[in-house]
Amino acid sequence: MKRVTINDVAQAAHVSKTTVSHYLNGRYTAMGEDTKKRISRAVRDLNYQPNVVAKSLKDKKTMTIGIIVANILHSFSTQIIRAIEDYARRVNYHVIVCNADNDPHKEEDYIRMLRAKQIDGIVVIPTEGNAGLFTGLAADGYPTVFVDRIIEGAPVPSFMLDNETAVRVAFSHLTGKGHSAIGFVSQPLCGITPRHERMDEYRRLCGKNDMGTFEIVGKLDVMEDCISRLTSEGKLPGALIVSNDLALFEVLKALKHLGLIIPDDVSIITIDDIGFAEFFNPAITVVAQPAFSIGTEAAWSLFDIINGEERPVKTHRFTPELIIRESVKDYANE
Amino acid sequence: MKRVTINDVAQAAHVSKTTVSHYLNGRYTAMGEDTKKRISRAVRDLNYQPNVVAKSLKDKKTMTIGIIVANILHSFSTQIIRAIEDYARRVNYHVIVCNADNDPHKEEDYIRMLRAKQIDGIVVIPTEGNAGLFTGLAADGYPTVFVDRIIEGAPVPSFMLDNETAVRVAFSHLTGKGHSAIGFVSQPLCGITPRHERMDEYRRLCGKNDMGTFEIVGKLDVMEDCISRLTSEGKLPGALIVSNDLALFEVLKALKHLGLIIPDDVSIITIDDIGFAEFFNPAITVVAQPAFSIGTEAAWSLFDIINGEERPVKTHRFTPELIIRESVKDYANE
DNA sequence: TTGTAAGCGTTATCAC
DNA sequence: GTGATAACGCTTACAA
Repeated sequence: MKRVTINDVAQAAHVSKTTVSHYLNGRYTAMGEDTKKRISRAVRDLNYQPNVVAKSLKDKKTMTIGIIVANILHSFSTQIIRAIEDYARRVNYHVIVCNADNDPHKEEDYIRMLRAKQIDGIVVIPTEGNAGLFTGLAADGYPTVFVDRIIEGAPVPSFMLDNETAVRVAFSHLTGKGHSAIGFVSQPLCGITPRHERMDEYRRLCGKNDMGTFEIVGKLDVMEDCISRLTSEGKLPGALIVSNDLALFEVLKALKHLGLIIPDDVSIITIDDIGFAEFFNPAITVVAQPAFSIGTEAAWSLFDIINGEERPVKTHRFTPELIIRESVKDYANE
Repeated sequence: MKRVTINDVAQAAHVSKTTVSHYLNGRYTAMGEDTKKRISRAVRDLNYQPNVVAKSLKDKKTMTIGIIVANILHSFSTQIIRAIEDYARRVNYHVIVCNADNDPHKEEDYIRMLRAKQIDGIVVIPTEGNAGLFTGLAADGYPTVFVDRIIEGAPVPSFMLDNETAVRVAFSHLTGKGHSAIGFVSQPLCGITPRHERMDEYRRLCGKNDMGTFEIVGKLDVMEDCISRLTSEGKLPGALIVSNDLALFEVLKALKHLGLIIPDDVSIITIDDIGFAEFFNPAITVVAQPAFSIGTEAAWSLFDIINGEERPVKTHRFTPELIIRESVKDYANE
């Protein structure tokens, strides 16, 4: 696979490489018709493709951005990636996808490599535990935006769901249907923004409504056991707000194995829409987040920053949407 | 964001950049202790990060591969991406993810750009209609591997499910349970390898078993209508082999809206495992493909090729696995 | 043990 | 109108 360079073209067309470069970049201000023809022929004949690496070195721009997600298999991440890739393509950029697996060490590694590769900017779903790293990036003026999470003290714009509203909407929907025992299912908070915000709002609402809180918190692999135990003790609340899709999977598994019926035995409402919610039996009522818009806005902002426009360092909140289906029992109008 | 180069380090350490380069690359064969100290200090003080673009230009290697998928949102693609990213990380590579949307034009575009960026190799789920492009890549010796699909005439190694066996396993499972009216649901074949192979095998099996074929073929957005119509005409077969997860979504939607019960009204078996199959009501019986292994093997092969090892241009088939759950009615042992 | 200089493929500056 | 030449940041013969 020998590569043909601008020099080869120049030789073949009997001109200097400068001229070829001019031609290729449309610097046409009166170039000999004949010269143009010869160059154009040479380019065709040799099947010349410019070497972008060389151009990048010169331009100090790679036309590539990075995206570091917490977990590629999470459908939210996939949608974000999709939105960003779409946007990037439109402005002739490429996207390097990195999977940090919620591991701050991997994350740091990736960021270092991405910068070493002169990647023009990054979108990150940040892990906890790298605050210093991110303030460093910000201090260096390295174009960065966050999605879904926020890191205290790091002056980086952030794009995420309005989690409080999301929980409030779910909660009201439940109370509106006459539910008074409402549990909350979440993965361990671990300083992760959406988990915290959702849990906090849940607690606040319970307090405000004079209801006790019922928190089912655990890693995904123990969540099912947890729910089984609660059930056998007869303690499972009549309604559950599930904090995200991954947790929902576990809840659904548990309920199926326990033979519990939704919504007769327990009502379910979850934050995050998932593909199958619509045709599940029963269809799952959901507070959806506009993942695609979040990704698009984040990309938009990142490219603005890359292009040197001033962008305020603020947190952009996106409005959730309640999609009522069949998984919440109506006790109010019976 | 002013960047510090090897020159800055050299100056700060009062040595030449050659020495710094030697130091950085472990060319230690007796370097003055004092020199090392000074360089190491300078690197720290200036927070020097090597510029990989410059190195790439010299090395003619970018330590980056590309992956072009047909549709990022398809769970198979996601798993392939995940597997490849995992592998790449282990060998210090990055992965550029491109979404061709089943559009040959986009695909060509991406390939051109990836090559221009001197990306070291690509994994592709190829669209139909770019055969020439791919034979060109092969002729140029550009490291390429295919996943899931195959392009006639393009000498490129390919990694995919053993589709015939998959359909055979599904079919036998159904006949074993006493089913004699078996339909096949698929998106339009469009020259796409797995769709063709699956359909062909289905037809062959019907013939061999003296059964009529019943093909439900249509784009995703009309599939639901199609099934409704069939049902109202009383023509829906008692069992359906669904060709992939996307089609399954439509089938499940249709059945739900029609109020048909699985497996009492219709039995379902699908090719491709999907996350929710396990806890769906009823749980879906499935012929799973080892997407992760497929991705890993493809990556392995690609890196071998990149590293100049001889790899035969052959099609690697992966064995499907039948996972029996609850969506197939047993008429045989009643 | 360390330094000089050429080269990777472009583009930009400034002559001719 | 076209062409030397330098520069981008790094590696690597080859010299010293």
